Amino acid sequence: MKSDNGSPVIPNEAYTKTRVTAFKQHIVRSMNIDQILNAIHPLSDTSKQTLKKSIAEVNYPKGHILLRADKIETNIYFIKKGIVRAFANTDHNEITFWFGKEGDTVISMKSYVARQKGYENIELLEDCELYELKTENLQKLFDENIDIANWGRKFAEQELAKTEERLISRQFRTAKERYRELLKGNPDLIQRVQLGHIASYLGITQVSLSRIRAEKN
Amino acid sequence: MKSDNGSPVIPNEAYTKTRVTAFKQHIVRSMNIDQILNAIHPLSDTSKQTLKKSIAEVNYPKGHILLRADKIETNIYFIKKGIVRAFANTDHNEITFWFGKEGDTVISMKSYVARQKGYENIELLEDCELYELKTENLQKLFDENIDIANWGRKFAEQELAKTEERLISRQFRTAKERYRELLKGNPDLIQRVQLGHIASYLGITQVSLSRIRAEKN
DNA sequence: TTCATTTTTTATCATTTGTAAAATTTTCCC
DNA sequence: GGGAAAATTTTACAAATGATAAAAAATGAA
Repeated sequence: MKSDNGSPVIPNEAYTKTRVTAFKQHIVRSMNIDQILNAIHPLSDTSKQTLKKSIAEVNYPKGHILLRADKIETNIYFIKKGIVRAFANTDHNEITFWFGKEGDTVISMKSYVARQKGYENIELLEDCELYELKTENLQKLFDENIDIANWGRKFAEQELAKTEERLISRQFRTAKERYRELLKGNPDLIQRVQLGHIASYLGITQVSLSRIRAEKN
Repeated sequence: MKSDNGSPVIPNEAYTKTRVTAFKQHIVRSMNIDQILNAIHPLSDTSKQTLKKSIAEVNYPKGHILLRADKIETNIYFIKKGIVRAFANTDHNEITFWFGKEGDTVISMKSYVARQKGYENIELLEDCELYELKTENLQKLFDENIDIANWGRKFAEQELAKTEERLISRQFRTAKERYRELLKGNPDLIQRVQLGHIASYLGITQVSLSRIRAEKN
């Protein structure tokens, strides 16, 4: 079943839609810390143990603000379970520019890189289970352990590749194409996150997104 | 002399414009390899010497294509002198998504991170003097030298912060605001690069950019 | 369930941006 | 300098998106 160029393949849309609305089946996913760390970049067992010594597990409810734009953040988080959004405030409204879910890393880039106040707030969109790591400890490990330093390098490089790809996608795809791309690449996102946030993430108004979704083919 | 919120401060625009057109004064800038490496992140002398052993100097003329999208790139470059653009091809046209100048690093992120073909072509917009470094050598140094590994990590982190900022800027600033931002932050760019490329970089058509530039205040 | 609240869709009109083509200006080469 | 080519601006019109308001649908709590 392929759906490459704009041709949708859902055999019976009405049925599918009803089913989704009725049950909103959440596939229960969860990633433990070993899976998360290894997915970023394989680490030797000893280095992984070293790293894990600095990591603690924390839980927060839906609606909690994990990171605030107006302070320098001293922790980074790995998402074991749940979904979050990063948003920035402007004069008129707030703009969602990132979603994180199981396996993703929550980090204020500006705090982390430049130790300055960032622009991002992180809001939990579901009850979340998180792994917490003090950046201070991580920095120390970077200086002491070449394995962890390269793991950190890989993390930044991969995030960079992803971010660059999004930037370019935004530059030469229409809002419609970007929505379909998201739908194909992250179908669960549309079910787990309200459309207002999705619209903001795509850089359009909620009304525009509704128009796109309403189009028949 | 400040020009923060949309209020232009050029005292006599007609005069300034004529002057610029007549002389198009290029401030001759150039960065040597030590300056470039240190600007990314300070390195100990010994590590810097080690890294420099793998770096050679090369020159190419304006118009040269330094990197091609259809091949896995095996080099990275530091720009000593000159200006370049990265562009991706689409069905209809090509889209400029990055400019690099003195001190910047030219790298195909996808080749570098995933060892896959990238989407970017790099074209030299002026005659360029470059420092060349084989990624293969760099990878080896990352595994052997923690100093260099952390230098590479810092590089990726900084690029990530910059790219993320651009992505967000695109999301909540209008084309007009982004043009003015660019004009303020990189005034030389507008003089060294043709406006068609700038328009593409801003994510608008050349016609739109002309309209923005034509506005009086 | 029922009701209040939140989210999503629809409709209308204004604004922005794009497309195409022509006019103008600049650049470059002889 | 002169003339061809390239780059930029302008114009007119079309298409896409935004703003606003209101209707419809979904959600959540009692």
